Amino acid sequence: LSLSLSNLICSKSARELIHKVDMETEKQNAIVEVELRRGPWTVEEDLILTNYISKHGEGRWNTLAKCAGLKRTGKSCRLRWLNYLRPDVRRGNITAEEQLLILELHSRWGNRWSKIAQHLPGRTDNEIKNFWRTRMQKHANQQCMPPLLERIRTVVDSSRAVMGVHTASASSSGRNGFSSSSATSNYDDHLDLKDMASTLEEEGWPEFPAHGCEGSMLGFWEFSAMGPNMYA
DNA sequence: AACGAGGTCAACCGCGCGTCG
DNA sequence: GCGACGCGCGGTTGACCTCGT
Repeated sequence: LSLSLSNLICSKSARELIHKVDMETEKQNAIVEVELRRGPWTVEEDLILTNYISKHGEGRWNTLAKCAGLKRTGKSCRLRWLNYLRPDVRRGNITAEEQLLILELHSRWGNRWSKIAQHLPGRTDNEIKNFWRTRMQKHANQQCMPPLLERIRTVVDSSRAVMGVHTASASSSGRNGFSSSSATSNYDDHLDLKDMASTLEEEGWPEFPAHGCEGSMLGFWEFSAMGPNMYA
């Protein structure tokens, strides 16, 4: 079989055929590249996508892109919809409570942005990821973070205890000491972040006088860290 | 006013996983 | 079992914006 195959490939007509197929493939690829749009979305494209999804629903993104007449990949359409056009997307600054929650969840899960985003209604994983990279990672301060995270864990655990959620012995602990039982998951869905934030603020954590950090609550969070592994 | 540095964020890319024929 | 396809995720890029000099 291999002998006859090599004979075929070596023959003149076979080489011509292969060349012809290659040329055709290149031509097709070139057409696709010319037709597919990239980069920022226009208002018209946004309208087309929004209208199409409102009529037909989302999913099957590649088919959707073709049927809607958008010269975009399915991936691009999905991203645009999920991160920007979806009606329940929240825009604007990340609040102090949200920052606190991101900090706490990141200490538990690391860079699991989509998982973290599930706990911040209206926020996308992309937004949280960008927030972390630009506002937190940049100002990483290894001196400040470990004691703060330790305090957050204490506050969370004491709140859990008040609610009758057992964490220490009954459930398995994550790499940062947070439990992962179903009971705590239920609790986590109802974390009172305002209470937690005010508790920490009352304790003077935002100023961090003893650790050399300065600034307001918002400013403080900018001293946050790279991730759980940094101070593990 | 002009310019460069740094920050922000929308969009892209590559990879892995699940599903289906 | 296998390949094609769709989808979701995390990492990265690059255009645009802001601010300081």
